[in-house]
Amino acid sequence: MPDSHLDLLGNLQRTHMCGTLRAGDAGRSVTLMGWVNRRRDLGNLVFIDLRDRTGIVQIVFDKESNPSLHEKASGLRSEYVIAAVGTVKKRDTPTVNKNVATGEIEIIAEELRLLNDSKTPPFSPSEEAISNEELRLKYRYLDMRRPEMQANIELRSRVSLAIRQELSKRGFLEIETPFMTRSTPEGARDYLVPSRVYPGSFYALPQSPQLFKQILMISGFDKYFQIVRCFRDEDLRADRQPEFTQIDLEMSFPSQERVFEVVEEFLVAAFRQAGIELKPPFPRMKYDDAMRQYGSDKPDLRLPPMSDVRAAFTEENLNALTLDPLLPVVAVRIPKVGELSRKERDDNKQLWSARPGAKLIDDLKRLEKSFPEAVNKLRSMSGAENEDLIVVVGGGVSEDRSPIAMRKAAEAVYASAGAFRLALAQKYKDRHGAFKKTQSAKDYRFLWVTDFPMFEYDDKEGRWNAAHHPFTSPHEEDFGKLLSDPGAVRALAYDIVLNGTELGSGSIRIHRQDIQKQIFNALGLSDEEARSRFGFFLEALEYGTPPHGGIALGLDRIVMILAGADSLREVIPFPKTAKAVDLMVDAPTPVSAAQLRELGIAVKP
RNA sequence: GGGGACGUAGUUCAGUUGGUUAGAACGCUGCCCUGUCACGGCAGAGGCCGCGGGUUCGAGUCCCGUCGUCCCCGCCA
Repeated sequence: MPDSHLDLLGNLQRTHMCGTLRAGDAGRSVTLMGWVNRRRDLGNLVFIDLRDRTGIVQIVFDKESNPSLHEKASGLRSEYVIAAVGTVKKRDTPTVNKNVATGEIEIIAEELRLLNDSKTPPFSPSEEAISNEELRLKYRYLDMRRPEMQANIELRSRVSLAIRQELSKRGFLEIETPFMTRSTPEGARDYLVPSRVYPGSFYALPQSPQLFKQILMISGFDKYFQIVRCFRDEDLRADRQPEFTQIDLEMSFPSQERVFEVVEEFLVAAFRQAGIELKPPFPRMKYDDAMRQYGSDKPDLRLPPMSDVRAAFTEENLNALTLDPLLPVVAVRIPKVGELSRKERDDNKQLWSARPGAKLIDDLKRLEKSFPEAVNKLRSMSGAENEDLIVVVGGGVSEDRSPIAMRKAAEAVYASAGAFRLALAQKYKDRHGAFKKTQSAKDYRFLWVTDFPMFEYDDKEGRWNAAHHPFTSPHEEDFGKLLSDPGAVRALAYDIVLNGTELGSGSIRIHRQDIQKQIFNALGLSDEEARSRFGFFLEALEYGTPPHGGIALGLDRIVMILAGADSLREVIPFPKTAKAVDLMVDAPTPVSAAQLRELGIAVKP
């Protein structure tokens, strides 16, 4: 027998949503359904705040006018699910609540059905803040009843719809690609799925649909997109989950600029969902300039760039500072920091972490004592204001002055200075104010970073690796350097960056089999190895592959930024913890020996 | 793989130099209350101090280990 204290829904139909009722609805008869957010029991008068996805509305139960209904309402508790039939009444002026959207009205109850009760929840969805994430994730269904989470998930839905509409309008087809596919040994670690039919063989979950979307271009689908889950078995961060969603797209016959245009168009549509009107085109910056000016391939444009101030120093100055005159001397400028005590200046040095070769010199205030002339020149070169903190970074003298070593050392100077710039910027964010969250479009500093290097040298392995991925096309004029000078080959690869966060990454791909072969050779892959890893793809390239290119953007990160959240977990309904555990369903779990045996996987003794 | 922070009531937290019976607020239960909206008042229940070991006459507090959550580095073509 079912519980007798619960009422049946019967043929009762919901007529309105709680949060949508206004003074204009006064006199209307409504049927509402939702959760008891709060009960305020004044004895002979009971107020119930009823909550659904749209908000909260107050329902009044008066003992005098309906004793049995009032009695029933007194028995309601937090998170009970009810249906209430009643009449919307405009509140008397003194009882209006300006803090609630529906505060000008209330519902005079005529019927109440208790559809379900609830255990006392471990935390209340009506609470303002809940800090224990472990609990939130375990009881995710309660957490997601909170208005903040409801808003985030709704925003996510609207953003992805807007992007779909925009891309669809531009002639893109959304085409699905497999989740059970082939392991590719390059890149991130794969999540593997064992094959029962072929013991010892595994499918891999895709890190991205890269090769499939290229195959779709070969198939003539011309403009493809997919809002698609990707999987990477690497350690997590606040902005990294093992499964995440990408806005993945690919086009045939595009220029790099055409790809940028498409992305800018759908980002405008996406940001409009959060009330932000972006103004493309976004600025573009070459990778080399990004590294020199920001010491990063994802520059945060909200603060001024670094400047090379080597010319401010004489040869003697550099000797006195034991700096290599062939290496850059970089001034890092953080605006509006103001006067600092000696202790604060020392503390700042704690934030410095040098890559080999880079050397923190000091801040300007201190340099001034020993090198007054250099500092004078430097000030005018870097455009410094009085309140700005300026710190100077250079390259130490080392024995190995080969071109490769010098290039590495220069990179180290820029990269260390760039990291220091961000650390200082974070520390003094309350002073310069550039990192404040706001709703204005001008605070979203987008940037296209272009002309990435094609290859990166791996010291440990002693060989060249693809900086982006091995299907990225080099600049046509750099084709000749593929084998002679791989380090100088520029790729038609690009990133889109927002306020120092990488939102997406793409490239114009290789469509010619001969070039693809050369790239594999440059990467030290023999024809045989290339065949065994990517044979199906190399074969496909031989059947009339059009020039093509595309990009993939992280949807989770975009929504996180639009929601003003600090973690992807705030915008993913069912996220995983830092150790890749789902606390709600308790995954992963061991499986039975029988299951393992069936899959041909050895059982641990 | 490495570094850091945290773990005490359902929840958020306090807990002094190691010393009687481990506290507060919110929540919960009961009673009172007709205009509340974080309702209010009175009363009450509620604790493996994450877990294991050690030091000590005595451990929430000190030490070692372990587990969990979060942040960062490595890693993420």
